[in-house]
Amino acid sequence: MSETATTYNPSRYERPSVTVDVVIFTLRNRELHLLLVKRSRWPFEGFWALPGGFIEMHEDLDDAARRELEEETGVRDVYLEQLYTFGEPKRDPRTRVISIAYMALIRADVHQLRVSEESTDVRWFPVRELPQPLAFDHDQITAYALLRLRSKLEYTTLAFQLLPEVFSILELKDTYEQILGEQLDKGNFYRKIKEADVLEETNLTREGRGRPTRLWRFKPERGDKQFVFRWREDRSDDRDSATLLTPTRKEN
Amino acid sequence: MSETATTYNPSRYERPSVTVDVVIFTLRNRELHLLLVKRSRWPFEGFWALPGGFIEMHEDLDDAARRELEEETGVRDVYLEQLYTFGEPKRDPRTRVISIAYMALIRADVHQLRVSEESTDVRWFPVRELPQPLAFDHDQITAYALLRLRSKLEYTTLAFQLLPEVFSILELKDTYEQILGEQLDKGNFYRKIKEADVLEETNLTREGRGRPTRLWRFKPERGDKQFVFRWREDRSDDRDSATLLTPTRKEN
DNA sequence: ATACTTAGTGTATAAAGTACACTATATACC
DNA sequence: GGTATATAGTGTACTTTATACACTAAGTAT
Repeated sequence: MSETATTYNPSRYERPSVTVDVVIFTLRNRELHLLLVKRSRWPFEGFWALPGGFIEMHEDLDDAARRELEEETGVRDVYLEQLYTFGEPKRDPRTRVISIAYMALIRADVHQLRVSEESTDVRWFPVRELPQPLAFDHDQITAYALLRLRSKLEYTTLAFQLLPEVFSILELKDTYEQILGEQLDKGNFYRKIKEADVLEETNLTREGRGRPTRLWRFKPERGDKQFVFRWREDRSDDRDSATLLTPTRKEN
Repeated sequence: MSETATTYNPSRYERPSVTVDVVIFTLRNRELHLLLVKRSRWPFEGFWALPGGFIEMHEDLDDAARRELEEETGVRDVYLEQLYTFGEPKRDPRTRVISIAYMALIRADVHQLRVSEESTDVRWFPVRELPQPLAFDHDQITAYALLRLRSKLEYTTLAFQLLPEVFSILELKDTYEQILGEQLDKGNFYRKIKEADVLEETNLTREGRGRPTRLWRFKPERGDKQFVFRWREDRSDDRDSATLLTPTRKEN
């Protein structure tokens, strides 16, 4: 920041509260879910809301999101990404609250979640059946998170963050289908995922009726920064924006 | 936001300051520039910084960015987009300051800028020759803004926001080349831009030595939300994330 | 008339995306 | 052992998009 002409004097400024809200996604029996918390008091008493809370004074934004995530789910070390900052002056009727929205992806099968099935005030909801409306502007935030997740699925390896450590290629394909909401071709999917070279073979299988399912692991190299469905070399590993096609390229 | 278990009590919380910083891009003689302000006091006295300032208590985030933009340049009604929120606890040595970064695109030729050429403390810098380092974490913010601009150029009509109201197709191509940093093929560019159907003919020309230059105007329909270099129909008009290719699609 | 500049069109080739049929392999079950 | 069944692929033809580059067309200045 850089206030331009005014003298710096913190006490002159009435300050907004700053919070983080986290959209926590996971797969539960092959369907995408997100975590909501039931509000127990005004405002929006009885409404479902995203988990979130105030940023502490000496805490990084990402750390605040991680802390909220852990408080709510008991889970650490998951994929976390800042989405957008929502600051409409009247979004919270109590006072001015600016909220920095995050998205987290967790592997339901690996991290055992603290969220109990019976809890009535903290629950996983399938994204296709969210209670409506949510508290505050959380409908907007969840819609945005879903959009971002769908987009990034197509040019990053985000999908792996939702799967258990080992998985089959058809499970991966199924994950893509669930989130993108469309059917993918099996043969083409095999080719693409193999060509992308992001899978590491395991010697594990899962046996059942037919041919045993081969299980794979996500190649951990390059810090989860490999891309799957696009080959353009010059894509920058920015925080969120996608580099797409370059129009009518010609060598200089 | 939704603090989960704690009682809401604003006075309990020490609050960070919240500012907006704006990366203002424009084209000046065919080169991409951005606006910087020289700091006159501690911290980073004498360093160049992005224009920015505190968010007022009852002001929307976008409005704060717009206000800073207008204070610095005298320009209104330009393209404005939120980028990312930077909140590392020590980014400002004075106190905890969370900054919401914005990007603005302005047409140097249209809006007459208040920024005088002679001013020593407010200046346009070519993006390839920025002073280094900038104050605070502004190097990081400008790098991110450039990344976002380059990305979005390829799947949105953002480039038009940098051009004057009427322009030739070769000027448009030149803008793309400047920002993307690569040469594009003239013939293919003509075809693509025509096919995208985002240009409206004017009866204006600009005469010179050879055949007069035909001038065009950006089709204002659909609220600047048309896309140029990609044809996928299902791209959602979100705030920033890009929908790219869908892997191996098949009709359901 | 010629040079010069913008404004295009034509076309061959390469690369990527898509649909769909087909083969291969390892297990369970009878 | 044979058959059903599920995963795990391969083959291929076709379409769409991308790219390079040569070429034509048109209007103005000299």
